[in-house]
Amino acid sequence: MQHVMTASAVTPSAERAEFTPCVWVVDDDRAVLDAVTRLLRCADYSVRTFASGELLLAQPDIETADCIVLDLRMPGMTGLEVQDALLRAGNPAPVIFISARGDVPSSVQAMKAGALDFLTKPFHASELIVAVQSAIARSRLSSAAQAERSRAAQLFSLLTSREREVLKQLLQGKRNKEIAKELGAAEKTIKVHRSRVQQKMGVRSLAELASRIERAGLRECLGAAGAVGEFQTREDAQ
Amino acid sequence: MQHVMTASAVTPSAERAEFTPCVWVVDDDRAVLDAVTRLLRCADYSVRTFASGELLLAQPDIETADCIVLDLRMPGMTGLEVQDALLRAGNPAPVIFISARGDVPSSVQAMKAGALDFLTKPFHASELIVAVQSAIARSRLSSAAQAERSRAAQLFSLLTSREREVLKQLLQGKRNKEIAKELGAAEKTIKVHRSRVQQKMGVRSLAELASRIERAGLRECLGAAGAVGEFQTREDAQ
DNA sequence: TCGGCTATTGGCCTATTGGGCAATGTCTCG
DNA sequence: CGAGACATTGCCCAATAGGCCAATAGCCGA
Repeated sequence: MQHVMTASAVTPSAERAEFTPCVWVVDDDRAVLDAVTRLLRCADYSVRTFASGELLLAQPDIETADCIVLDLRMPGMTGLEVQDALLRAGNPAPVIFISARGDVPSSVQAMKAGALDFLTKPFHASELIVAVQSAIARSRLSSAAQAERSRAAQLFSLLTSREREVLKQLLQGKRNKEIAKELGAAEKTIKVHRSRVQQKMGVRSLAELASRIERAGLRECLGAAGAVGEFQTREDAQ
Repeated sequence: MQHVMTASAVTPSAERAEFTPCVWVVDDDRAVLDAVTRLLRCADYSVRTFASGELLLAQPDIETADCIVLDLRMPGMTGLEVQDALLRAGNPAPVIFISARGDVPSSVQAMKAGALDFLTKPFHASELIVAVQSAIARSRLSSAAQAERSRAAQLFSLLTSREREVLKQLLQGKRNKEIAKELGAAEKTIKVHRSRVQQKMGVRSLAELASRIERAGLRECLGAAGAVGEFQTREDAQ
């Protein structure tokens, strides 16, 4: 039983066509869930509640959560376990913990695992609002870069292993002629690969190419995986 | 029977000419200080102790600390205050807290401020060792990038404002001709600036240039610094 | 075995870059 | 005012990069 209540009560000011952030809240205590929901709705957030971590994780559209508020102690999965599951799933949503009797080790573990805040009940309404606000703000900031990284990795995956080799050398500032000698090929060949790389990556210049690769953190993929077709979009580790 | 502590057992193996990390420890309790020192020394770390945060911060060579272990509660500055002071000073050393009666809010604050760990006394020897070890390892990893960033920023600072404008456009993938039109100058002029930028930044190609700028996170400096300039409709000369 | 994809090259031609040399202007600091 | 740093341009030339068209080859799935 999950009391899903998509916000619509507190109508977000229609003046701004912006997206209303949706906060997903998990707590086994119905009273807390209701209180938190009321609180967040007043702050113009959309809210979805879950009585357990299992229920949260079972949602097919969990990727759409903009912020996840977890209770630390719950029957079944604990908040930390839920957080871990989210991490493993590569979910980028910021996590905030709330706990009645949280201990230092737990809070430290949560923070080390990337939680953005850890509130102890009872907390002031403003504390939660501020935490959610900053969490979403931060998330917003990184989401753009995130998307670009994703797109770049996507395009990068289309590159041939040979093309990656050429790309690697290009990023080292070598010119066609040098690369040709290095790879034992004709300069013309390198030119072609180079051209293809730029086409595939959707850039029109070497500078743009280097920028996108660096920004997407794909430089590492080139270092070792010259022939391997691997390109994990790895990131997020703070 | 005879516990002959062979010196070589605890002494850093002379075989590796590597640097012995130095951990700076702050605690008002002499006993704790001694215990921690013994512990870290056994793990082959160099150690320097301080009875208060003020004493630590007063050290002229504080930049050389590889890891800083702070007690949370101390007369005078608290550990959190010391951490804050370190942050303001731009000190990159990783910080680890140890505390006897730490509370959740404090530990959360410490972690949010960038602490790498927060141990509660009493803790197992291995806990501290592991914390220090991973802290230093992480620090090591970022130090290289850190240094490069520093050098790049150094070189970057030598660029003229005009050169930065050109650089900015270059990173957007534009060619000399386009930039010339954009800035209302002759292509030759752009060529010259471009050449100077490459010379000053110590790179021989556009790709290298873009790479260094991105890696050093200097892209942002351009976004604003360049825009701050004026539009100069170029009709002013006449 | 054929068609499609990738790798490689050559030839040819145009567009861009990269630099050298020289000359003007502007500005700021002694 | 003169020295030095910066910004600008022109002319000229060599080196590269970019592309188009065409051709040879190896591999793989239908």
